[in-house]
Amino acid sequence: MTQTRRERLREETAAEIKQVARRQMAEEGAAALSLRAIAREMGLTAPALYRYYPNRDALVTALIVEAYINLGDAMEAAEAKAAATDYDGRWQRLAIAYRDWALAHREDYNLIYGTPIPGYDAPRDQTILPAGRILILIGQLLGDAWDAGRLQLASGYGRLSAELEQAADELRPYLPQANVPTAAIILTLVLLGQLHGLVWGELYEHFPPGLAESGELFQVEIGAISHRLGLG
Amino acid sequence: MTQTRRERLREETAAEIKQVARRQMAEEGAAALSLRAIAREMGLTAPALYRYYPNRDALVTALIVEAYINLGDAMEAAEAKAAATDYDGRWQRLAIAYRDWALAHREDYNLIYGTPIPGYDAPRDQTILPAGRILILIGQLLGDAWDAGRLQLASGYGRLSAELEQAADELRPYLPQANVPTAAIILTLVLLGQLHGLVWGELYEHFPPGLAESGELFQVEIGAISHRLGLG
DNA sequence: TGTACATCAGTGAACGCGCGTTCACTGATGTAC
DNA sequence: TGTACATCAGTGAACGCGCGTTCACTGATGTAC
Repeated sequence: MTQTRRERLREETAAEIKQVARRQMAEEGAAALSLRAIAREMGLTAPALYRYYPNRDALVTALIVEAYINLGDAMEAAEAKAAATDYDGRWQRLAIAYRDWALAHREDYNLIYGTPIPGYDAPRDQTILPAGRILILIGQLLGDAWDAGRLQLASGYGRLSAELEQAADELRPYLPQANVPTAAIILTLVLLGQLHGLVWGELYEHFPPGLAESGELFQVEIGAISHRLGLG
Repeated sequence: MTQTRRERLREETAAEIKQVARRQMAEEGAAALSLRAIAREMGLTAPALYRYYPNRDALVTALIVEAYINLGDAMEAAEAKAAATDYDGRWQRLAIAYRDWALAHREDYNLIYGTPIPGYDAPRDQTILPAGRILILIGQLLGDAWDAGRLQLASGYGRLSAELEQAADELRPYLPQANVPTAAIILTLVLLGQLHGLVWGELYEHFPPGLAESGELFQVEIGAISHRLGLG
């Protein structure tokens, strides 16, 4: 269990590589991530990095996984500050933590939720769990609210085709709660899409400058969502 | 007005460059766009392209502007198939045209609504008009519905801070209608964000595979939106 | 209608750049007896 | 406690690649008289 000195140094270097990569992404964008540039900044030669990551894609994957974990941690920590039965409070905290994290870690956000890096294929087996956790946080909240009779589903959600019902049903084994209605599974995805849409508009300036920065637009909309779901 | 033969050929070549660029974007991603590769595919040498575009960024800008115009055209044409007073029909057609266009032109969609290409700065003076047209299409519809007394704004939208009211008010001169309530301006942005969020989830596989492809999820949600806005 | 000249699309060579990855190696750190 | 050996982080040179952009040029197309 006790690490040798070598093991410790090794882990520190691997972490430093990720940290420098993150810094460079912030400057040049995720797509411009370059092993040589990272090595240069660290005072190493490029081949030295191959001791830590077998190739560039492996480093990108490590960064993606870590970003999802950090986002999930931030959301979970924020949600925990609300009482378990305060569904409106949990939703708002989750949503705000999502936005705050995106603004504070723009390039990490790009990396996980932006356009995929050209020539890089995310290995789903490594990313699906940390990525799914974000959905599960939202889904869990909706499930809890449903159990407590505090979730109103929009009318259209009651008339899903058999095909869509079945496709959504297949996700059930991956959910912490099995008793949630299918419509709530669909709603989970829609809510993630709405959170992303709001952050996207602000982050990439598809909303006119000066409108979204204060956070009030986001706040108003997640309040409206909470209200129409009956969480409040 | 009559074009000389030379002028005609010139325009055709300029258009062919854009077309080949689009094809290559579809294969390699927008960030990988390369003048040399385009020239190669056209059977030209790379410097020849400089007769048509002063540099790579100018070509990218031309592609972006054209993409916005095409999306706007597609949405406008779809909307026109509904009666002017059928606000629900206009909204649904706008939304569906948006999704259809995104699916049919994935890399164009990436280009305008995805993560910005590293090292490329969109010249706002050239992109703002065609980009704004998408917002104006949605805004116009909301304005028309409002005038007809067929738009319900969510409760939270009635209590905007003076700062947000003012920021939204400043957009008014750019809108075709001046009489729309400020909350409807905010709502326009939110709706664009929701459309993007839904398409994003499907296109970049942030929704589990098999769920969104049929379009039913999208359809259900835009129906729900229409319903709660009172357009139906 | 024919000739002299201007325009301009496209060429080919070159510049300087950065990239990911491999390979045989050095030299310091750690381990076994 | 000291010596022999194994491990392994990091080096430096090299590979082959593609990129955007410049420059002086050729040769075909168009224009003026």
